[in-house]
Amino acid sequence: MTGHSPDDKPEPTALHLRIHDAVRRVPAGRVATYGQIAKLVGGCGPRQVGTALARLRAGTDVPWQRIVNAQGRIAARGDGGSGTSQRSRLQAEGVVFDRRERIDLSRFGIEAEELVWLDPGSVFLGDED
DNA sequence: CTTTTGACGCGTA
DNA sequence: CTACGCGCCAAAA
Repeated sequence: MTGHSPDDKPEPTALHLRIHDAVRRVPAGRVATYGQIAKLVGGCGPRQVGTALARLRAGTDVPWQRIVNAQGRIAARGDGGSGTSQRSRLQAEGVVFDRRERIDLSRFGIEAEELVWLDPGSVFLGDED
């Protein structure tokens, strides 16, 4: 082996790892926008968040499903296959979609300040009031 | 090295 | 409400 790896699945960059960590902070039943994650990570734009999630592989521990666009809608992938799986997973977590497949960010969205206080892996297991 | 693409955001018409 | 364009930043070709 030459040492170089023509792997079809190259490892994510440090920036991507940082984005993944930020996404892990989003608790179940809640959603965050690409811009929020980008701002939380800092030094990158919303596009980088999408790219980082796109490079994720199946079985990842990153709750990528909780990341939606600023419109509260599931971002369309270039693959053409809309986030069908994403929508299903979000509903399973209690996230409700309106008739236009839109999520009320006022209700399920999370504030950037909230993410700062939350720790990665801290899942809301019935913290409801 | 340059150019194009991309799971976006936001202002404006 | 929809449609269009520009900006943003990085990874991939």
